Amino acid sequence: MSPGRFLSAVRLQEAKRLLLSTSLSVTEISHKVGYSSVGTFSSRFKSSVGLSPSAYRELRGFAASIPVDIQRPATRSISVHGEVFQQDAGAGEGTVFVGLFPDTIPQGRPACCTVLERPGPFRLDNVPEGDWYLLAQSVVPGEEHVIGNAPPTVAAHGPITVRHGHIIGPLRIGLRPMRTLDPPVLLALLDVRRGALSAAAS
DNA sequence: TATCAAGTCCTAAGTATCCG
DNA sequence: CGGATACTTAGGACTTGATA
Repeated sequence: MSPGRFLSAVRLQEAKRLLLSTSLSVTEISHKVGYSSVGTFSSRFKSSVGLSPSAYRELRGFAASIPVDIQRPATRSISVHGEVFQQDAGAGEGTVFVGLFPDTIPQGRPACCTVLERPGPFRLDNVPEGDWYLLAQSVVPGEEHVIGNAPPTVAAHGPITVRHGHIIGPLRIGLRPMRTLDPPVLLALLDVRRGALSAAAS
């Protein structure tokens, strides 16, 4: 990814931290992370995280749902399947978010996504045609709320070229701890995992 | 009703990236 | 390397909602 996009992601990640750990106003935070226009900050934050800054703070970083990109027509016959596994012994055993994104950074609206209770097999159906990055994120159970202490484990694969009439896979992607130069995970994901698990249990 | 914080939309300008 | 294109950001105008 370009330096500019990486820097933008780091600034929004810092804004997320400040929103949850301080009582600074959105305007103050937008200035602290380097934006001189709160309008730009707000629009950039919402398009990347999925929630506006104030909503993110109000919900404590939890999103009730992840809107998928409905601009792209889904193709019923196309599926992407495979397995998410732990690459490192210390990698997360928690719930796993798996999504297809147009870029190497998990932000904005995924083309489609699913939630796994733990690393294991996955399947994404009705995948739109296009070139996608398969990205996965896992957080250690019980540490979802901890800001900064529990960096998520991540996995990436791609780009994957999806064309009509093809079933993509099996793909194996390994979870490993985030590195310093990995792009930060900007989507507000955590409540989606909890919601998906409670729905599966009921 | 006035004020303020926050959000949305738009345009312009600067910057990055792509490609021949 | 340079032009074309896409992206990013700034900033203004306006709207919305909360509160005094």
